[in-house]
Amino acid sequence: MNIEALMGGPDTLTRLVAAGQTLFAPGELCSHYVFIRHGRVRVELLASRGQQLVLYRINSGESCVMTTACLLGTSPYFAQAITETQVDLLLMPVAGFRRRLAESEAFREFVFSGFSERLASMMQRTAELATHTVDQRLAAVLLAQGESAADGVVQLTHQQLAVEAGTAREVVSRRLAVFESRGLITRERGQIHLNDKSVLAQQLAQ
Amino acid sequence: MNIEALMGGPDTLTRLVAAGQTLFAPGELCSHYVFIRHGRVRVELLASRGQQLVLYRINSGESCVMTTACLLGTSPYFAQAITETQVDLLLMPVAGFRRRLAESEAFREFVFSGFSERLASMMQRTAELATHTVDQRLAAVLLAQGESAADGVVQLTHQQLAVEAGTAREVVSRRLAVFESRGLITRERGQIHLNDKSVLAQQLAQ
DNA sequence: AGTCGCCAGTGACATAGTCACCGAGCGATT
DNA sequence: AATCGCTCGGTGACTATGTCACTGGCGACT
Repeated sequence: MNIEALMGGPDTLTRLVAAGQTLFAPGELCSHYVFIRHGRVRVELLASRGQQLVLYRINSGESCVMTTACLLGTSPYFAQAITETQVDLLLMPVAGFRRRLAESEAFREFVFSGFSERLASMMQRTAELATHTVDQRLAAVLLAQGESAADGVVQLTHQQLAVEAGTAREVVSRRLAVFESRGLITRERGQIHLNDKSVLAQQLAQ
Repeated sequence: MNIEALMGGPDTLTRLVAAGQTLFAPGELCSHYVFIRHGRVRVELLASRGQQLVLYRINSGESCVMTTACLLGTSPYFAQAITETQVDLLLMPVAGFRRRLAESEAFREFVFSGFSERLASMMQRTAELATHTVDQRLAAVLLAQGESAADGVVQLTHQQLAVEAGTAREVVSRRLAVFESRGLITRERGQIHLNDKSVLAQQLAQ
């Protein structure tokens, strides 16, 4: 099933956006359905004092659920989206979006399943933040990042880790110091070596 | 538009459930689409040590989005649903649910808009928990409950307030004591009188 | 009256977040 | 290489919040 084929048409626009750009910001009204053909986008909350919290990410072949929800509910965005890589995206006007929903079974299926997954992941994220300790969340972030990086080296600053784990930079610094004193990791400027992934994984369980 | 008419059919079942019953619990697999004809249901997380956190409520004429998400994604429930009143509900097997999705524009619209609203409210709930202080959340709960009760009397125990505000009972007790010392409320066993709603509302802003 | 369960209050402590500040590392420029 | 400006990370002090253990009050029921 080629989802991209369903997206195309005379009414859709394509855009190429560089990394580090803001796709939408809180308060903006949403006018188009957004589909990411290639690249990665981070959607995060912006709190009053400038704190950030990563809600979720959009990867190649996915659409932005917050956009869909805002489109259907005609409410403004309340988070911001930042491109993490160069992003090749597709914009579809509301009218075209609604028409495709009505006409195409496959398109409906695509939008529905996106909703389901995101809703479930949002609830789980809420649950994690509410019930897991900082150590647990931090360990989870390190392990997740360590997966993608081949040699178990996480290339993130403490600030970036804090945003991922939903805490403050100082707290990350302090907890990482404890992790290192236990031999789980080795700290370096801008990167962290995972020495003992299994013990780090146990950190999650307890 | 009569949504209820769309729900009915030879394959659907109706149930009458008393207040205080568990509709579903974490880990259970979800076999039917659920529509609440009348009554109110609370959906809440259950953390490891027994802490609870209210995710959202389902009112008359709404369906349970977690059920829909679990149905479409075939993942088990990870929260529990409790009836807060007597509930008159309707159960629809997956097959019938999928058939209606394909056939009925109105049914699709209903399911979609439910998804949108819930997704938005879940994200806002996450945002609140992550960025608002306990005082702010507690004041918000008190004001919201004070709206429905005519005379500004909130008929909830500290434990119930804690679950609503996403904190612990002891914390609620202590913060309420402070609220009372400022003259905002008057405490009584099982109920709280709101003396000064405007100042309580300011609590939210700062 | 006795007992049971829920409700609320409290001290002590643990965990986490905030604020203010410092110094090290790094790149660009001169 | 010296300086500047910036990001990154470390730290002390303090506040806010959560947890644990225990207490007494109250009402329902027997």
